[in-house]
Amino acid sequence: MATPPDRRAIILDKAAELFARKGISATTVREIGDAAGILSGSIYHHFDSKDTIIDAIVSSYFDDMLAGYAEVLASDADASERLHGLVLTSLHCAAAHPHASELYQRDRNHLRETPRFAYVRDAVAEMRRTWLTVIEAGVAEGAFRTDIRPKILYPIIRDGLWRTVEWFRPSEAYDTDDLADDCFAFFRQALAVQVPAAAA
Amino acid sequence: MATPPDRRAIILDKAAELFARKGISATTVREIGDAAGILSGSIYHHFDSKDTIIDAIVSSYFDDMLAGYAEVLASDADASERLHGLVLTSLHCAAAHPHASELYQRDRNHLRETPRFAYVRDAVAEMRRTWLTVIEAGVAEGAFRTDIRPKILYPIIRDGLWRTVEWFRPSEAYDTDDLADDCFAFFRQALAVQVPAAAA
DNA sequence: TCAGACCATACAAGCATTTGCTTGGTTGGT
DNA sequence: ACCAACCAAGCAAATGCTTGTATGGTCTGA
Repeated sequence: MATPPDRRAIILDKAAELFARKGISATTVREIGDAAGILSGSIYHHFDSKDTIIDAIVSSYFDDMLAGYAEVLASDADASERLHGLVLTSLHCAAAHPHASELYQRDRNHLRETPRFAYVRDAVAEMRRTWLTVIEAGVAEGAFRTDIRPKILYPIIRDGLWRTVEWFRPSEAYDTDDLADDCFAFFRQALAVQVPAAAA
Repeated sequence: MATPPDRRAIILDKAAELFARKGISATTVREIGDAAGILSGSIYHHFDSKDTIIDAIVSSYFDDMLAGYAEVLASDADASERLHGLVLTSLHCAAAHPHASELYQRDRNHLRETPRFAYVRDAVAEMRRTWLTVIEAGVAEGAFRTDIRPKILYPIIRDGLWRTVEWFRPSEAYDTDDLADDCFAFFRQALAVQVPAAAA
């Protein structure tokens, strides 16, 4: 007999996929049950509520992300290397939790308004602080441009990066590391101090 | 007596706001009715269905966007100027239809899967073609970098730009044109051919 | 070794509420 | 008299979740 399927993990995975694709509200517990090969009512043996499922999906995602960001901050590399670290961490963490990443971006308003998910606000604020710290350090070093405010730079970079989960599918010829290289090359040049225009 | 309120326009505006904030599925026609100062059943005097409301919101957004993009493509400016045009058009169109822009980004999977909204697929494909045309022209001109493929460059820029509707709120000191200037400066430098690294 | 207790897991059925939408009637302006 | 605009009421379906029960495995004690 095959090893008993870890139903809880299956439910989490299928639910995450459905939440990411259709949104929380449009995904019914019956659909989750169907996808997991179980009756909808049986889900409630493993989870207290729909929100509990969401919680399990989202919290592990942010835990991983914050751990990675903390490592980057702890290193005493220069701003450019830290930028590289943030890009790598963001893309690898998104690759490890693709559904959670999409789910958050899709339903973050719902998560924000639900008291149970207050920790998401904190996590997002922490990530923002991390990025701003790195960007402002780059400015202080004289490595990053000063003509655009960091608070404008940050969300542009963040959304360009985070949203890659919606369109990027790694292949043998071009995997997540390749994407990270390109993203870093892109944003590093975008952030660099301007070379004085040579042409008239 | 005040001029009679254009109830249809009110419904559209309130619905768009709710759809953008909560998502299509989580927004009920009763909520739309409440927001519009009307009973939910009365909405059906103005619109055939919930989808009809969505249609009205979304289609006008893409009509405007495509019209702007066509103008940019029609000009015989160089790639950098066209890039500027695309950034300006995108941000101004998003500013004119903020709710529709958020709505699409949030529920594009639903729109994609609903036959009625097939035109959205076409519009998005057309926008993608426009961006790729401009980027590839820049590469051909020798103005844009060649180390990152245009098909990777495009979605990064697109998401950084389009998602501004989620966080940017124009003020007197910094309005949509200021944001457009910064975005253009950012992406233009990111796209520029690499200056040969001076350091070892 | 094995009956018996126990428990995790699941099913079957259904309940209360919410949902998009319909129907029939009222009102006020022209 | 007519009609656009709206209300009041409610319907059938779908929703999150609950309840009661069945099943198959494991542990215990004699």
